[in-house]
Amino acid sequence: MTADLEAQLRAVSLRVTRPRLAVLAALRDHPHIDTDAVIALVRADLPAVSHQAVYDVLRALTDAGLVRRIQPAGAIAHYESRVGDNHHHVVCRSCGAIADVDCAVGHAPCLTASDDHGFVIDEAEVVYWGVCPSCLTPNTASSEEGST
Amino acid sequence: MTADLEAQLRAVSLRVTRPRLAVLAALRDHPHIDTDAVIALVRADLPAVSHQAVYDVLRALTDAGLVRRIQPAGAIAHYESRVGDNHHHVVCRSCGAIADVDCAVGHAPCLTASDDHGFVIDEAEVVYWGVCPSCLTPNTASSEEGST
DNA sequence: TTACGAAACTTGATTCATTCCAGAAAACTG
DNA sequence: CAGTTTTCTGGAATGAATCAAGTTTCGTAA
Repeated sequence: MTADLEAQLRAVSLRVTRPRLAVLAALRDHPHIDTDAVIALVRADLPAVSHQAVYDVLRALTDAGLVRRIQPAGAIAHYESRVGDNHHHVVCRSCGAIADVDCAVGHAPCLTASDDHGFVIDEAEVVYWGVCPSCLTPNTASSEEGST
Repeated sequence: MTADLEAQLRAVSLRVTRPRLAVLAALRDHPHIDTDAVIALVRADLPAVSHQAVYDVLRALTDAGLVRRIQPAGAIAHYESRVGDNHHHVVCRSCGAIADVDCAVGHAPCLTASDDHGFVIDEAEVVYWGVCPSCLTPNTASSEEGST
């Protein structure tokens, strides 16, 4: 079960510890969760893990490229374990829910800035803002709108 | 000088107050500044303005659409008065500097998500990450920044 | 297998952007 | 110019995230 997670850690020369495996497992099972949720999930298995340990682990994993930090404007840090591909996110303005969105325009869309002001750009991050299905239908019948 | 700023406020039915005019003037003169910088600039003219007033003003102006809040991941809130057009930003990973970038692909680039998961999307925000010219040439410039 | 050095973790305090609160001041309306 | 509402002042509080010192655990080599 955690063998692959252990392999992930060893692949990037990180020590294999129980908190790290628990964090990776939590992120594998929950696509986009914030730090508090990670702490809660980790403590479901290892009650004695400190919040500082989770912060340290998340930073180590992010620096190693095993997880990605997502932080939409006005929100706290979220993390996901889907890395390596070029995908973006939709964020609900109402409840803050996050969902994955694949690149609309082939490989690296919008990565070519019209005027880069001399910046050396290495990443184009796209955040789609909107309202999620749950927030669209508070309690009324599910009326389908939109054509897509 | 502040006549146009006053007109901006009245156009959106906001009361015209000195703190608000000072905030608008600060944002007009400085394209992308954070809250602390706004407070400092406002107090250069009106030393008695409280930090809470600036927070309130920035929120009111943002809600009214007169200014836009920019908050790249890991940074504190920044504000700009260039609104109404669809432009994006380059952010320096080293010093946090922000510069404007016009839309690369015409009007509303990337606004069509490949799979919107049922979200009703109203905005596509693009953040280009890279390194600014000052941080690229450490010799010539003092690219020091104290932000967190 | 055991000992050792380095890293990872625990505990607790601290920082700092932002918000909350109650009272005083200022802006628009009639 | 008085009344009503909004806005601002001053101070305290919140909460995500970080810092620091000491202890434990991991990986390696004897």
